[in-house]
Amino acid sequence: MVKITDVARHAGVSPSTVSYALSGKRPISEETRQRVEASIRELGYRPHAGARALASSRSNVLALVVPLRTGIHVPVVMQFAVSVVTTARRHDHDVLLLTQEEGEEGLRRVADTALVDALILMDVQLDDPRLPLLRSLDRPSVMIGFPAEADGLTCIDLDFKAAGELCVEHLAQLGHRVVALVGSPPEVYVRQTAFAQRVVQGFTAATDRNGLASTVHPCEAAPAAARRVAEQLLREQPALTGVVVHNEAVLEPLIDAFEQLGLRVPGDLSVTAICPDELAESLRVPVTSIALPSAEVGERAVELLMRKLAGDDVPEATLLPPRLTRRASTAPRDTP
Amino acid sequence: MVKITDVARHAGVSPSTVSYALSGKRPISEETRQRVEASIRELGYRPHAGARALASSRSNVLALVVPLRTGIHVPVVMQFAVSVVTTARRHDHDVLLLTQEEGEEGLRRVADTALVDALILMDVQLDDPRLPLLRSLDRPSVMIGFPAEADGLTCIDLDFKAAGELCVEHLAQLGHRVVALVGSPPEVYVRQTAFAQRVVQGFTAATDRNGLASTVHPCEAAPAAARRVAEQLLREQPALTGVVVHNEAVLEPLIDAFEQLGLRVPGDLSVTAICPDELAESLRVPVTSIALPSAEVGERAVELLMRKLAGDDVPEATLLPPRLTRRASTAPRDTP
DNA sequence: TTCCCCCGTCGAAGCGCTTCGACGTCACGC
DNA sequence: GCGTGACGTCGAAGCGCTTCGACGGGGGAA
Repeated sequence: MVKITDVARHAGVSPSTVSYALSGKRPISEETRQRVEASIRELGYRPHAGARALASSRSNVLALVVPLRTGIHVPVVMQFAVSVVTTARRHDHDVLLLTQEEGEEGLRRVADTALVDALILMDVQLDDPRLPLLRSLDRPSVMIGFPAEADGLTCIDLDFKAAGELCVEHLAQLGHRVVALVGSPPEVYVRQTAFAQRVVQGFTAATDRNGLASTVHPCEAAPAAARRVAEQLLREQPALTGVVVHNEAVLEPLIDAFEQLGLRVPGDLSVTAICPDELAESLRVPVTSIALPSAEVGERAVELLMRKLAGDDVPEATLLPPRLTRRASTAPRDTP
Repeated sequence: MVKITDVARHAGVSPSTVSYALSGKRPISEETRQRVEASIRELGYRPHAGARALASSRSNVLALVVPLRTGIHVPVVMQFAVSVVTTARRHDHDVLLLTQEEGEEGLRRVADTALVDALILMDVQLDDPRLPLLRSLDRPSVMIGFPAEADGLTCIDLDFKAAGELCVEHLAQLGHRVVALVGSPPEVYVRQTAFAQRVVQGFTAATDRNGLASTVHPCEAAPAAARRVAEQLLREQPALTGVVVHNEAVLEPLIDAFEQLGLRVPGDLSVTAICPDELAESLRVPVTSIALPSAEVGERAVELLMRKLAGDDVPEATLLPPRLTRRASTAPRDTP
């Protein structure tokens, strides 16, 4: 193994000069740097990661904790992970993969052994048990999603309120005047994360602002429930022409139910959803939708961490603007 | 930060004794060990990963290289990654996530900087450009899949030949006498990996052994091609009652085509496939299938690496036995 | 009893790097 | 002409751990 002293000898300088030439932490004459770099190339020198970590107390590794829970959309997780790795590499960092399964002990382990410099957590719950731990660790972290109480921590996620609003604005612009929101199962509004409520807030704010008639319906994650909600909707709002769905599990059954009830999508009814693109695209009628921008979330999460590692202050909350993709399920209202 | 000297002082022993108590590399009296362990708990000691890596030239980290190519089934990759992490943890190792994108340079980097002790590569191609590199690295590796020439390297994968045989045996046991294999697109038999050919070998061996009439049809990954193959099949083998499909993309269209041609599955035609369980389960008629056992592959890959790290010899090739899951698409032949 | 060896422990020497203080040199301002 | 920095470089001191050789003491064999 070729080490820094070999390079130093070969270039006719001291080891510290090689180190400074590499890190740029002290001025080095252009000529010396050239010589050092040539020696490095010629000898094929690679600094030993462990030695570097020991001496500098920086491992240049980030921990990424991925969820295992069922009900998490796998491609989204994967896309996110890839974007974290790619962005981390741009900042000369590597990524250590941890599973949720290891729990708090795993986080403490990689942090306390100085295996990693910082942590990224996915799938954060409202009352996530890891919050106190994160606060007590001596390394920075970023969470994907918003817990109930995030004081002193850094969070990032899609701006779900804006997403709710954007869906409504889209329908309003198409001329729809009577709309409904089909939301998550009731229990989601309690447990898990705050995002469900925020969609409702956005939805309501936008319908008010646009003077639309509207209702909100939580819906169980079962086809039968979808059918029931569809019937109820048509009974209560016979003039309904626009629906926003924030519930991946019932999107397809709901559309089926509407069509069985004699409404064509988008002819009689426009549907927009907040769900992964994959789902929206795969349906018989591709659905106009807003997706969680996983690649962007990953990238931004890493960048937040880098700033924290550099000692900069970062905002506690980062909300990513929603982007709506128009597909076949929305159309201008057939003005009579 | 509490370090090994703190523990040593607290326990009234020397640092080396603490180290040996932890690693077990030298005998330590039961009593001393107890005392050391108590001190460790009391002080909350965690060995510094970098220091450990530097002194022992073992980082206890494995690299996992995941593919990004489209056409790779994401849930399978994810399942595999999770199983690698879980198994690695059981052996006191962590997992560094790399993307294929970083290429050979990435592999060389993590190996040469001693960031990782060993590597696992997914999605290995027949003529994979990384093969020479792997041979030249001073750390062990395991590949998922078989390249054309794997001398001196370690590979693991599903036993595709046995999978082909198992599908046929299943059909034969159900009384089917005339069967066909619908395989991958023609180009797959050339490029990529050897697994496509091996399925054919297994299929043929088993039909011969059982005295079945059979044909083999490569098939493009397009619904229209599926339709064409279905028609051709019925024309050439009017008595056909069993089909093995090794082509994820056309499984669904193929079944649709058969049904449109008047054959009911499984009433008139039994279908078995080699494909991810997710796909097999999601079809209108859930398909009897053999899946790539990703969790098992991941586990076994890590265990192979551990043995190599321990200096043991391991077989160059490991073939995992296929497991067939019966679903609704196969039934006994309607003996007239 | 003597010799030998094994058990349990210690001390010291690194592992390969970063970083701090120091030092010589040169350019500049007064 | 001299003080003053800034620049460029060096040497040495660790970073926290593992590991090797050594050593004292006790037990078994001869």
